[in-house]
Amino acid sequence: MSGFSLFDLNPEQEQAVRTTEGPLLILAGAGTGKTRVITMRVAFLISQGVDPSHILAVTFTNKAADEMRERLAKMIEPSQAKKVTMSTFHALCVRILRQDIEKLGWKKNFSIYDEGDQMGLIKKIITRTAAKDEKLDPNVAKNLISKAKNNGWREVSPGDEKTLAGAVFARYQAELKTLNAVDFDDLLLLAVKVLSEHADVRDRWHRRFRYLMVDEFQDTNRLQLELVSMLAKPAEGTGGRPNVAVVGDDDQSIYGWRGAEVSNILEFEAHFPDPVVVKLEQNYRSTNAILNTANFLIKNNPRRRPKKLWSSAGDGDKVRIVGMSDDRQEAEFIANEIAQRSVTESAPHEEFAILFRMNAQSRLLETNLRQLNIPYRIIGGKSFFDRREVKDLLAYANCLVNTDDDVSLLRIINTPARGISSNTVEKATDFSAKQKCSVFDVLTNEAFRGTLTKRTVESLDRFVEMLDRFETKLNTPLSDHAAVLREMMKETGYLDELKRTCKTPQEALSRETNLMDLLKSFEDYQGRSSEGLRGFLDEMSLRQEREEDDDDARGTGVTLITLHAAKGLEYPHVYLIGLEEGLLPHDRSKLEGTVDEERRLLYVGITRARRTLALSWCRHRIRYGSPMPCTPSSFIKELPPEWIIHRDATQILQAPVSEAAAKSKFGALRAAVERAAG
DNA sequence: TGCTTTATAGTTTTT
DNA sequence: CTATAAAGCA
Repeated sequence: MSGFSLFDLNPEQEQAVRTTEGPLLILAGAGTGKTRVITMRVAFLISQGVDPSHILAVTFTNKAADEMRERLAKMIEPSQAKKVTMSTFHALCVRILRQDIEKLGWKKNFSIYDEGDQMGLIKKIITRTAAKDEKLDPNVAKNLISKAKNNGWREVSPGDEKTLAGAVFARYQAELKTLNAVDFDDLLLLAVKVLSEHADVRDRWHRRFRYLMVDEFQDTNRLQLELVSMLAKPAEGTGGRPNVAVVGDDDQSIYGWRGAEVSNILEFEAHFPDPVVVKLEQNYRSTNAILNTANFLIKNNPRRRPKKLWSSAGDGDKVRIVGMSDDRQEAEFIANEIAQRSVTESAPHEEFAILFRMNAQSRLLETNLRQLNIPYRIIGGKSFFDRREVKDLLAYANCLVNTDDDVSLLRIINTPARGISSNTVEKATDFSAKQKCSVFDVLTNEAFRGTLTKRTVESLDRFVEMLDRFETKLNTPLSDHAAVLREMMKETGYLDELKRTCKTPQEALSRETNLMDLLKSFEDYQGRSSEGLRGFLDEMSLRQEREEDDDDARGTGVTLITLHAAKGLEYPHVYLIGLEEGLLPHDRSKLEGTVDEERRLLYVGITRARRTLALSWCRHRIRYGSPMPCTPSSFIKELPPEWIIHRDATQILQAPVSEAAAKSKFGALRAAVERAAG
C-alpha cells in the first residue's frame, strides 16, 4: 500500500528529491512529473529523520494542496503525512494572523473579505468620496489598491490623497480596519508585516518550519516571495542557509496580469544565493511533435531559463494548423471531427478538450456540440459562492462572529424585509462614520435611535435581539453551530422568503439545496475540526474555487476550457482555437507590452496535449455582432515547419470522403437542416 | 419594494 | 450581439 522508491525517478528527479539542504530551484517543465517530485521529496525528508511537523509545503490553490496531501498519504504512514503542513499561501497567512494580528491593531476575530465584499466596499466609498464631475471605475480602483498593496506602498502618503484614487485607497484601508476585516491581499501583507516587525513571532514560526517547499513559484507575487524569505531565512549571523525548495516553470508564467512576478523565479539566485538548480526536461505526457512545437515557439521569448522538453514516446502525428473561413465553421468543423473521431479512433469524448482564450468563444462550440448530441462540460463559469443565498447565509454567520463586519450586517439587515428601510440604513451608516464605530453599535445608540420613529426603533430592537440571541447560542459550550444557523434561517423567515421570491419551483428547490449543502459542509467541517464557525468561515473565504461540473455529468464529455484554466491539466486530444492576431496574442497585450505572456499562454495550451493537437484560426470572426476580418496569429509563423502541417477546413470538407467522414458530413448536413428548420 | 427599461462595455481568475 | 448593472417606474 504505502511506500515510495527513488528508483522510479529519472536522474534529475532523483537529484531534486535528494537535495535536502540549502536553497534548491527545481525548473520543472510541463509534464515532467513535478507533483511526484515534490511529494516524494517530502517523503524522503521524513525518511531521513526530519520531523514531519517541521515541513511546510506551500501551494497556490487548494486543489494543489489537496492533491499533494492525497499523494503523500499513499507514500508514507498516514499519521506522519498528517503532520506535514500543506497549505495555500493565504491559508498559511490566516494561521499566522489568527494568532498575532492584535499586534497590528485588528481583533482576532477579523473577517476575510472576498472580491465581492471588497467591491461592495469600494463602490460605497467611491460614491461617498467622489465629487459630482469625478468618476472612478470601481474595477480600476480595486486593481490599483491591489497593486499598491503588492508593491509595498503599505501606507498612503498625504500627497496621494489629493487624487480620487489615492483618497479612496486611504479610506478603504481605514474602513477595513474599523470593520475588523482584511482582504486577500491584506492576508499576505499583514502576515509579512507581523513577521518582520515582531521578532518573537518570526522566531516562533522559524522554529516551527525547518524545511520549506513552494509550488508554482513562477506565480508568486512580491509579497509571497517576501513571506517565503521571511519564513526561510535563518537569523542574521547564524551562518545557516535557508532550506527552501521552489518548483516552477518560468515558461508557464501566465498570471502576470494579477501580480505574479516571473522575476521571482528568473532571479532566484539573487533572493537565495548559490542554490542547487535542477532542470526537469524529460516529459512523460506528450509526443515529440507536440513538444518540439512547444519548444520552438517558446524559444522566441527573451527572458527565460532555457529548457528543452523531450520525450521517449516517439514523434507522433504532426500538429495540424487548420484555417477556417469563420468562427461558425471552426465550431462546426471541430464538433463534426470529434463526432467522427470518437467513432473511428474509438476515443471517448472525455479524451477531447477544446481550449480558447476567452470564455465567450465557448458559445458556438456548445451550440454545435449540442446539435450533434456530444456531451460536454464547461470548466469555469459561476461560482457556488457567487450565489445569492450562499452569500446571505455566510453574511448572517459573519455577523454572529464579528459584529463589526458592516458589509455582512448591511447585507442581511433587511433581508428578509423586517421594517428597516434603506433610509434608516443610510442614516445608520452615516452615523457610524461620524462616530467611528460599527453600524451594529449604532443600532443600540440612544442618540441615533432618538432620530427614528418608534416603529423603526422596535424593528431595530427585534433585529439586535435576534442577533444577540443567536450569538449567545453559538457561544454556549458544546453547541451545535450548524444547528444554530439552520434555526436562524428558519426563525428569521429567510428560508421562506427565499423560496417565495423564486419564479419556478425548480429554482426554489435548487436554492434551498444550496443552503442545505452549505450547512451540510459545515457539519462535515465540525466533524473534522475544532475551530468552530470562525474556522469554517475562514475555509469558505479561502475556498473560492469554482465547483466542478454539475452533479450527473461528472468527468464525462468533451472539455471546454480557457487556456488559463487548463494549466496543469492534460488531454489526449486537444483543439486550440482562435489563433488570430488580436485574440491570441490579445490586442490588449500589445498595448500593455505583454506579448511574451501571451506566447507562454499558447505554450501552456500546446503542452496540454498528450497525443494529437490541432490549432485553428479564422479568416472572419463575429465580434460584437458583426463579422470582422482576421489574420492568423503571428505565433503561427514561429512554429517549426517540419513538425506542423497546414490545412484548410473548406478543402477538407470538400475532399472525397471515407465512410466515417461521410457520416460526419451527414451530421453537418442534418445540423444545417435543423438550424434552418428551427 | 420589486420589476422593467435603458445604458454600456466587452481577456484571462484564485485566494 | 448579449450580459450586466444602474436607473427609472408603478
